[in-house]
Amino acid sequence: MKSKEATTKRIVDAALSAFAEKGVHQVTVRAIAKRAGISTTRMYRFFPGKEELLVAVVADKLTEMTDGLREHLQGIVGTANKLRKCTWFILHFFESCPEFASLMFVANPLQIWGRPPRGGPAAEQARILAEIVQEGQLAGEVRPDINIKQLRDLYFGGLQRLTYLWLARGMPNKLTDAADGFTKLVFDGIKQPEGAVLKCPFLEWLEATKGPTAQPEVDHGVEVR
Amino acid sequence: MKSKEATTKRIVDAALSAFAEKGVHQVTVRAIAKRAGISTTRMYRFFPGKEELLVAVVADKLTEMTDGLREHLQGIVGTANKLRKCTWFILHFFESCPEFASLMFVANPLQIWGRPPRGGPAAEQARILAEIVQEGQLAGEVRPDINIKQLRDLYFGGLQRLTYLWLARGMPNKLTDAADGFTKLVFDGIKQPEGAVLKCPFLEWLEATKGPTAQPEVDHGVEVR
Amino acid sequence: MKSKEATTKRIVDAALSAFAEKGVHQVTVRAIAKRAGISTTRMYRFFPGKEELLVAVVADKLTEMTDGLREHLQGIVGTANKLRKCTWFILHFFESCPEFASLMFVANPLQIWGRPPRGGPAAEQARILAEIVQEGQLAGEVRPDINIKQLRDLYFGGLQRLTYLWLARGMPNKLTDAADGFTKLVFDGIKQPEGAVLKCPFLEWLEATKGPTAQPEVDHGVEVR
Amino acid sequence: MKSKEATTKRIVDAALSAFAEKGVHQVTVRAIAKRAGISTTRMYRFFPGKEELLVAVVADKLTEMTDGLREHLQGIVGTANKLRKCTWFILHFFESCPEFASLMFVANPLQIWGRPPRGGPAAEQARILAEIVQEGQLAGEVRPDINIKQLRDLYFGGLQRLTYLWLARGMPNKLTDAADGFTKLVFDGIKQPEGAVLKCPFLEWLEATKGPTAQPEVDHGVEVR
DNA sequence: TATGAATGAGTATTCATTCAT
DNA sequence: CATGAATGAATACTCATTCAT
Repeated sequence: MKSKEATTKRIVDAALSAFAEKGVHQVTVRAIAKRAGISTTRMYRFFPGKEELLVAVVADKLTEMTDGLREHLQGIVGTANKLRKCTWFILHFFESCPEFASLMFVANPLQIWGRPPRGGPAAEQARILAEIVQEGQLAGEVRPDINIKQLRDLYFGGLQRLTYLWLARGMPNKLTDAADGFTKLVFDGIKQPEGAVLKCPFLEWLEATKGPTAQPEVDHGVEVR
Repeated sequence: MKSKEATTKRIVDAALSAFAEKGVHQVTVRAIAKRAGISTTRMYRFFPGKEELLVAVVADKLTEMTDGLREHLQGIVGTANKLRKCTWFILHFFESCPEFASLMFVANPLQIWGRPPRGGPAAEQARILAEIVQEGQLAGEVRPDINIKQLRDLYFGGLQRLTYLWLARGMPNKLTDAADGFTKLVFDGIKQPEGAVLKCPFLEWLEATKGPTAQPEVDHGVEVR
Repeated sequence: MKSKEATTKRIVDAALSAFAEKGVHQVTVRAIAKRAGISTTRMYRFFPGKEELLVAVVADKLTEMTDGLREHLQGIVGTANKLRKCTWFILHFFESCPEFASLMFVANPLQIWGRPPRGGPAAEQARILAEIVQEGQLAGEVRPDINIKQLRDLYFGGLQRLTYLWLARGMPNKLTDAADGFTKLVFDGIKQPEGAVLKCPFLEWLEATKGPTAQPEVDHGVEVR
Repeated sequence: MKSKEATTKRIVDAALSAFAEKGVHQVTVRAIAKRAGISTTRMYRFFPGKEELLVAVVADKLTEMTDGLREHLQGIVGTANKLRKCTWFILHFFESCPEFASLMFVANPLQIWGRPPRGGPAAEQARILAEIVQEGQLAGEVRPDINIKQLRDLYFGGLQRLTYLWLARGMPNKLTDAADGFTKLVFDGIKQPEGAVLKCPFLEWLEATKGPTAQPEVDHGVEVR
C-alpha cells in the first residue's frame, strides 16, 4: 500500500501540474484524482476541497522554496552577495519548476488568496530580504534611510514581473540570466554611496595619503565577480 | 433614448464593478446586465461574450489611464520629476478606481491575457517609462549603463505589488503616499551620482560661498529630503 | 415600393431556401428576414409567426405543384400514360426544386403538420390520382377490385421515399430516371390483365392472323418496352 | 440496486415516450431524466448528449423490430405468405408501439439521420425484403424483371405512409387491418402471372376436362388463407 | 409603412461533493 | 481503506416576438 505521505505527495504533484497546465478553473477534481491515480472520493480524505488543495499545493512549494532559500544563503558574506544569491535562487526555483511559477503568476486567480497570510512562507521570504537589508544597514553597506517595506515591494514585484513575462513569452531563455543585472539595479539603489565621497577631490587627496580601501565587492556590489 | 455609446459605457462600468467585486468567474452575465439596467440579450448585442466584455473593460480603463499619464507628464522637466509624476499618476489612478486595480491584479486571472499584446496600452506605458529614462540618460541625469528593460520590470512590478498589497490589506491608507518613497528608491538606483560631489565637504563649503544652485528639480525632487 | 405580393413572394422564397438549407429549427426568423431584405418586424406583418410562415411556404409550393400536375395531365389518354406523366411530373418537380423536397421530407419535423388538412393541395393530389385510377377502372384498364386508398399510400409513399433517398444520397443522378420503372411497377399491380389473354396460344394465333391492334397508349405504355 | 442495464433501459424507454409525446425538440433533457427517475447528471453518464440518446432510442427499437421480423418469418413458405407476414409484422410493431412510430415518422426530424447508415437495422429490413423477393423469383412466383430496389421504395414508403396517416388521424382503427390489402396490392404487381394462362379460353377448356388445379395460394396470392 | 431597440423565457451541459457499499 | 454511483445547483447564450418611434 502507498503510505499516506506518498499519496499526499502524488496528489499535490498531480494538482500542481494540472493547475499549471489548464488553469485552476479549468481543472476538474476528477482529473486531478485521475492524474494522481486514486479515486475522487479518496482524494477528499486528504483534502477537504479543491480550494484547500490549491492552497496546499502552493504552500507546499512555497515552503520548499523558502527552505531552499535559507539554506542557500548560509555562509554568504556581504549584502550584495547575499542579495545576488537571493535573486538567483528565486529565479532558479521558478525556472526549474515553471508549473509552480505559472500557478503563482498566471493560472491562479489571486483572489483565492485574499489577503496574504501574515506568517506564511511568502512572509518568511519577505523577512529574509528584510534581514539581509538590515544587516547591510548595520554594516554600513546599505543606506540607513532605505524603507525596507518599499524595497520589498520593488524587489519581489520586480521578480514576479520578470518571471511572469518570461512565462508569457514562452520561456525563451534562461531566467537566471537576468539575476545579476536585476540585483545590481536594486543594490545600486540602496547601497551606501561611500565611494561617492571618494570622488570629493579633497577627500580623495586625503585618502591617497593613506592607502587603498579594502572590500572591493562591497563597494561595487553585484558587478564584482 | 439611451444612445449606443451611453449604453456601452453603462455596461462597461457595470462589468468593471461587478468583476472587481465578486471576481470574474463568480459574476454571471445576467448580473452584469442587471447592474447595467438592460436585459441579458441586449448586452450580447454590444459584446459577443463574457470574455470579450472583460477584455473591453480592461482595455477601456487602460487606455484612459495611458492617455491620462501622457497628459499629466506634459511640461514636466527633469527625470526625477517625470518619474515622480509617473509614479504618482499610476498610483493615483488605481486609488481613484480600486475596482480597476482589483480587476487587474486580483480578480483577473492573468491567463486571459495570455501573452500581453505588443502594441496595447500596457506596452504604451512601458514605452513612456523608457522615454523618460532615455531622456534622462541623454541629459546626464541617469546612468548610461541602466538596462531599461530590467528597470521596467522593477518599476512596474513594484507598482503592481504595491497596489496589490494595498488592496489586499483593505486600502488602509492613501496609496499615493507611497509615491515619493517609491520613486526615490528607484531613482536612487539609476541616477548619475554627480550629486555625490556635493557631499564632499570641500565642495560644499565652496558652494556655500557662492549661493544656491539653480536646480528647480532639486527643490521638489525626490533626491532631496 | 415593393408591392405586397412581391414582398410576400420574396419572404416565401427566402424562407424556403433558408429552411431547406439549415433545417427549420436552425433558421432564425431574423435570418429569413435578412435574406428577404426586410426587417424582422416587417415580416411579422406578413406572417404571424415562424410556424405560419413554414406552413405558407409549403402550401405555396404544394399548390404550384398541384396546379402544374393538373395542367400537365391535360390531354393525356390512357391510364398508364396518365400515371407515368403523374409520376414523372412529381419527381421532376422535386428534382427542379430540391429545397422544397428537402423541406418536405428531410428538414421539416412533420409534427408541425399535425394532421394533414383535408382539403389542401396534398389532398388534391390524392384526388387526382384517384380520378386517374377510377377512370382506368371504368375504361377496363384497371382492375375493379383495386382499393384506391391503399394504392394512394403505396404510390405517394413510394414517391416520397424515392425522393428522400435521392436527397439523402446527395442527388447523385436524375430523379426522373426512376419515373418509368416506378410507374410500371405500380401499374403492373393494378392493371386489368387483359394482355394475359394474349398469352393464350389460341388467341395469339388468332391475333397473328389479324395484324397489330390499334392501341397507341400500349405502344408507349410502361408495360411495353 | 439498479443494474447498469436496467437504468439504461429505463432511460431509453423514458426518452422514447417523451420524444414521441412532445416531439424531439420540445423535450428537455431534464424531463427525460425525471421520467426515468434519475438525475440529469447521471443520465449524461449513460448517454453523452441528447442527440446520441435519440439515436440510441431509435436504434434500439429498430433492432428489436428487425430481430422480431426475422423470427416471425421463420418457417413460412411461399412468397405471398412471407410478404403478408412481413407487412403484418411491421404494422403490428408500429401499432403496438405507437411512440416508436411517432418518433420515426412524425416527431423525428429526419435530418438527424442524415444519410441512412448502410449496415444498420433499417438496411437489414431492406435486405430481408430483397431476400423474400429474390427467393420468389427463383421459385417462379415473382416476375424476374422486378427491380428490387424500386419495389423496396414502394413497399417501405407505402408502409411508412400508411402508418403516418394512421397516426395523424389519431389511430382510429387497427393498423394491421390494412396489412392484407396492402400486401395483395404489392404482390399483384410483382407476381408471375401464370394464372393468366388459365384465362385463355382454350386452356380453360382444357383444364375443365381435367379437374381443378391445386395450390390455390400460389394462384391467387395473398387473398388466400 | 417600416424599423431598430429591447426582452423574457428557455436549456444543454458541467462539476464539486456526498454516500452506500 | 477505497470506490462507483449519484446529484443539485449553477450559467452562458439564443431567439421568437413586441413596441416605441
